[in-house]
Amino acid sequence: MVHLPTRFDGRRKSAEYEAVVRAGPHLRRLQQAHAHLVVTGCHRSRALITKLLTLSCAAGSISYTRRLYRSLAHPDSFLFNSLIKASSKFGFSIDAIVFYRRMLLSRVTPSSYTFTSVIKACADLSLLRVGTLVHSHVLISGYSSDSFVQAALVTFYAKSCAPRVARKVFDEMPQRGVVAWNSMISGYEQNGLANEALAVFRRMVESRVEPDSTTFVSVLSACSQLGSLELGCWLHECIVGSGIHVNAVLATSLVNMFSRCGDVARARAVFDSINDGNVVSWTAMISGYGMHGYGVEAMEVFHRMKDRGVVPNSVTFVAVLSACAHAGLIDEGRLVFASMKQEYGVVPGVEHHVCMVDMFGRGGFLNEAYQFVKGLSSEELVPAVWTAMLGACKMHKNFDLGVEVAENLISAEPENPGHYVLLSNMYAFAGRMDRVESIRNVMIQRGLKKQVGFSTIDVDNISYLFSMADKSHPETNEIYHYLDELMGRCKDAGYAAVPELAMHELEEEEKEYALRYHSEKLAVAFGLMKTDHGVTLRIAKNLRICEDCHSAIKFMSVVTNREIIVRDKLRFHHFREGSCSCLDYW
DNA sequence: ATAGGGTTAG
Repeated sequence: MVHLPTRFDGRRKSAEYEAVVRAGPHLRRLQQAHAHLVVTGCHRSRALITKLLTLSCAAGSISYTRRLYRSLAHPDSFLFNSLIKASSKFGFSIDAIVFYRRMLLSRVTPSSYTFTSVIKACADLSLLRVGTLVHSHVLISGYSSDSFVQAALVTFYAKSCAPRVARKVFDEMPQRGVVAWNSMISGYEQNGLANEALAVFRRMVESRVEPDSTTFVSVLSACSQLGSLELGCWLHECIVGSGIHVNAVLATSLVNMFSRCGDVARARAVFDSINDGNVVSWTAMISGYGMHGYGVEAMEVFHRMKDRGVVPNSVTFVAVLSACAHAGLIDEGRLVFASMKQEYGVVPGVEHHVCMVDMFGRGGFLNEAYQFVKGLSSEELVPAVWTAMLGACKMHKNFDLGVEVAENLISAEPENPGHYVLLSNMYAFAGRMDRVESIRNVMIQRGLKKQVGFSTIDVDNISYLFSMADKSHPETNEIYHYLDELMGRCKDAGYAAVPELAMHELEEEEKEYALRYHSEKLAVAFGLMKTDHGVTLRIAKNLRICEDCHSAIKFMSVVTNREIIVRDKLRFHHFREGSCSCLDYW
């Protein structure tokens, strides 16, 4: 047989290529392969350099990638696309944008592939201005009707907190595949626009586009935001009925949805059906138990997770410590915090510190909470830690320390209305109504407003929203009348209004009225009126439940013999027979 | 010769 030189040459190059591929995404092995290419004289091969570039990016070494790039005289469009794609894919978003700029400066024409990658980089960095500029390049280059570029733009605008622009791009798409719908749904969901996300989902179904597991992951998140169990159960049925394979990601979304909608037993049932659970699924279950105050169950799952060889990470420890805090498991929490550092090498962050302060505070160890705070370095003493400390002071009615902490917090974050409200509450406790008044004036001067609280409840698949002293509901008179009558029965049973939040609302004349008609009370009254005896009420509130409402609902659960579940900003309260699952620490 | 796209969980 005759071996022609060209053929021989081709085979030799292929062997070099194989050597680079074999090195894989490992920096040292890639450098060895590179050195070998230099020795054999193949280092000028574009194909090999391109492969080396993407692999070094995958190996996490952007500096080596840059060196390879600089070694090239005239990079072509292939090389730029590979560079931009790889750097954006592996998290080097800024480099992706820098390479894109170099591409333009080198007068190399970008393609739709270039745009999808560079737009993703802008999305990951939420760079609205840069991304908008790239969008203009898209329009000039004539790629504005490319469906991949459009879907990338939808995601980009959504991640840059511009969901309305995202919607505009979405609406202008001539045809929308499942990914485009998913981009829009997740875009709304991530901006906290749960109802909008669900509306797009319904339109997607009407348009006869089959939702896939990604669709449901986003829709379930939207449902979790709303806290609507009825909606969640319907979605669960949709998933089962559609025959979609419930992978670990989707199952974890279901666990999260059921937990956040108040049905932790169903969350557990889904969790038990997961075969290929990873650290995220386990963490979701732990956090689900934690927010319901089931600390023992959370610890049990945590230990089983470790027995199965799943390694907990930083997020897992936040879930575990928070579960300990909400269940009063101080000793367990201490051990977990120590093992987190020693056994797992997880460096405690702000969230872990907040959990610890919270845990000591709730558990009645105010002094220990303060010692913990004082043991932190100055860089670790961020406002969130002080806020937790302030919450502990409030709980234990420690006026002096609380005022000191609150004043520091206000000087650190003068625009956060929550700090003023807490300080005001401290003064109200101490009977210093003059100080309460002056804080109120400062808030008015600085144009600060308390967040508006609202509560939702579902009755017969319809979600009803109540805000404080709300009168928009058509049956307002009946609801208020029922609530007054109910509060009368509670008083007979021993309820006394908790004067805590004398300053809960800024409008003086509405104080007492406001307290009597807080949104959660209205929602409970409405639910009691509209549902049969034996039906558990589920209410979701956007802020923390107030002390007076907490006390009132405990009495309501007795006098009406009902189970009432309230989700507030941080956790669940299960009211039954006059007591609450939070044991009055929240 | 070289790569190949947009969406998803705690």
